[in-house]
This record gives sequence, structure tokens and C-alpha cells, in this order.
Amino acid sequence: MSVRHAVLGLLAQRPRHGYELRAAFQALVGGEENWDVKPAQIYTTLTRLEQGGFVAEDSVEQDAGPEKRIYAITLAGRKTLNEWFACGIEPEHQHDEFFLKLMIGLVSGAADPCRLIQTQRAYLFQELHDLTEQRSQADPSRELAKILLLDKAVMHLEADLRWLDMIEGRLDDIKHQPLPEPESKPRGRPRKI
Amino acid sequence: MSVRHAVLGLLAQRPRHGYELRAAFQALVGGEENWDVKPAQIYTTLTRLEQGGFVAEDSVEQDAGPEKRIYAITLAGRKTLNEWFACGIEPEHQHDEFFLKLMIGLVSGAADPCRLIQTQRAYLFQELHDLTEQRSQADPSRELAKILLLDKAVMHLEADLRWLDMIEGRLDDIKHQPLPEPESKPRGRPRKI
DNA sequence: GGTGCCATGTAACGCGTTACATGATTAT
DNA sequence: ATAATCATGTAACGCGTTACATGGCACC
Repeated sequence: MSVRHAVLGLLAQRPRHGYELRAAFQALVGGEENWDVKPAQIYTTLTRLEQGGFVAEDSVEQDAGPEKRIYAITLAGRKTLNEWFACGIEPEHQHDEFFLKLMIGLVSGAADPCRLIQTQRAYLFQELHDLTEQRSQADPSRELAKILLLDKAVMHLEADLRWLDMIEGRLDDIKHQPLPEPESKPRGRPRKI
Repeated sequence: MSVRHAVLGLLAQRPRHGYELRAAFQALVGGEENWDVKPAQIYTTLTRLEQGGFVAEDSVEQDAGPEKRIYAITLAGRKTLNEWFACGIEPEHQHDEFFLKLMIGLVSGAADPCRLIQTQRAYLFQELHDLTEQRSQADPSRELAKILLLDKAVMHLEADLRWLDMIEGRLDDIKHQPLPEPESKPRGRPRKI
């Protein structure tokens, strides 16, 4: 959902071809370690945007080197882009995979909840350590994007760790909560028994 | 990536059919407002798991009502599940859509950065308000899962708001950062001009 | 007889990924 | 010559979504 709009935005700045779009995108987000967009995604996105009428093929340059298909944004594309600018972006979905794992471990009896929490905490600490290290080595004058993204990641990691502590404190409540295991009620009298 | 493992875990507890899996999943995560898994995903996931040899069709019950295809986990499935339990779950990727939007707004000149920040902040505040409201109305004895997930969401929202403030403080740095707009260097002498 | 739940799917699409393939130019 | 970079794609898959379709049974 985001690469689509980024492509529109870059084409709003000026018409470009696929390879150039990819380079510009990577430059904007501060390198491929922050957000690596694969060429295939750029080209398929361009195709879809063209089919939807949001961009149009402007021209094909063949003055030197390989051919370049140059795309430009359309009016419909600008409209879509402005809508993107006008509305807020919802923070990533509430789907929490760790919580799911914890619950699955509980009901299946195949994993020890305390162990799961320990493992996750160790993982997050390691992650936090790595990011803090990267953060301290980043150059504020050239890698501003990277630094900001690292700061965000660190803040979220700290939140996750605090949350893990909360969960650990409530583990007993979670364990003894009435898990509605629905008795899969097949209605009707059994047939042919 | 998570539903797959959840299905394995639920089948590790006992063999089940698709409809039952969906109900059990929804019960675990505390209702569809937390994580709504569509029937289609359950069935396609089951098909893929079966093709991969992680689950197998156990039997088809037809004692009463509609037929039920009952699946059971295999040894390979248990192995995969234990691997899931053994390793940590990485916090959602660093892809930040708002930061991307800000940068796109800057280079395209199609949006005012301050405005973008204001919009996003307003959106996050609204979200925070809604979640806090929900949190205060939740019943701790029955909706523990929902409460924990709400707490996590609130903590992350607060982190996002603090991060927004950071970005606002650095806006000038971001604006005046050397944006490497690569002069798209077509090599070779122009042909046929 | 209608509504609604139980239970099963298929089809098509969007987004993202990996892997593969082609070909031209430039620098060594 | 060959390796790197420029530039374009296709094919197939995984995950998730919406929409559509079918049919039995229960309850009123």
C-alpha cells in the first residue's frame, strides 16, 4: 500500500522510468537496510498503476544505452496522492504474533509460557542492543533518515519489553482465564450409528 | 506467517475441522475485533499445510449435519511448530509509512510537511482516545486478552506520538539534508540526434 | 416458509518475495 | 574478455482480502 503511493509521489515530482524510481525510493528511505524495494515490485506496481489509469507511459527513450520506459502521473494519480497526503496513517495492525504464540502454547500444552516469555525477552534485548549500537555509529549529517528510523525502532522495542513484563506479571490470570473451548455442537440426532 | 502456526498449534491440541479452527482462533485472540480471520484464509492455509505435509486429513465426519473434514497434525508439523516456539518473533518491520509520506511530500513539493505532521498527530491522538476509552470499559475478568492488546497498542501509540515530536523538532534538518537526487546518468554518446 | 447458523469451498485480486532471463554499455 | 552497472521484465509462490456459491439443519 505504501510503495504504490511512493511511486505516485516520485512521478509527481517528474516523469521517470522504473530503475530510476527504485533508486530514488532507496535514497529517500536512507538505503536498502531501511527498506529494500525489489525491482520486480517497482515494475509490477507500475503495471498496476497504469492499468488503473493512475500513471501513463510518457515516452520511450532510446537515445543511448538500453531503452527506458518513462512514466508520468495522471490527474487520477494526483487525486489519489492528495488523498494519501490528506489522511492519517494507521499504526501497524494490532495483530500481535507473540501473544498468539503464548496462547497457542498454553492451549496446546506444547510449550512452557515462562520459557516463551524468556525467549522473546532475550530476542528483544539482543535486537535493542544491535540497534543502539547502530544508532551510536550513525553519522547525523548524512544518515538522518536512518537515525530517525532507528530511534523509532528503539522506542518501540522498549515498549515491547515493558509490555512483556506486564504479561509476565499477569501470567497466572491468563492461565486461569476461562478459555471458551466450544464443545463443537453438532446438532441433530446422529444418523446411522 | 502467524495463522499458519496457529492452525498447527490448534491441531496439535486435537484434530479439528476448518470451521472449528476458526472459532478456536477467534476465541484465543479475544474476538474478531482483535484479529478477524476470514474462513477463506483458514481453508487455503489448511490446503497449503496439507500440500506441505504438515497436516493430514484425518477423517470425514458425517454423523449429523453437514460433512466435516477433520485434519490432524503430522510429525513434520510438530517439528515446525516447535521451531516456532523456540525462536523469538521479530517486532514488525521498520518500514515506516508516515516517514515515507513525509519524504515524498518534501521531494514532490505536493504537501506541506508541517501539515502532514499535524494530520498524523491528530489521527494518533484520536486513536489513543478511542483505545483508552475501550480500555476503561473492558471487563478484566473476561476480556483479559483484549485488555493486554489494548495496553500494547496504547504504549505504541504513545511512542509514535513522542517520535512525531522528535521529527517535528528535526524538520529543518530533514529539509536541508543533502537529498541525493541522482542525475540519472545515461552513459554513452547519444545516438541519432 | 424464512432466517440464521454450521460448514464447505472457489475465484480473483493486491502486495510482496525469490528466482530467473535478457540485453546493452562501461570500466578494467 | 569479463565484470559491474544500467534497465527491463516474467513466473511462481505466500499471505491476506473480498466476493461469490453451495447446502444442511434448527428454530420460530
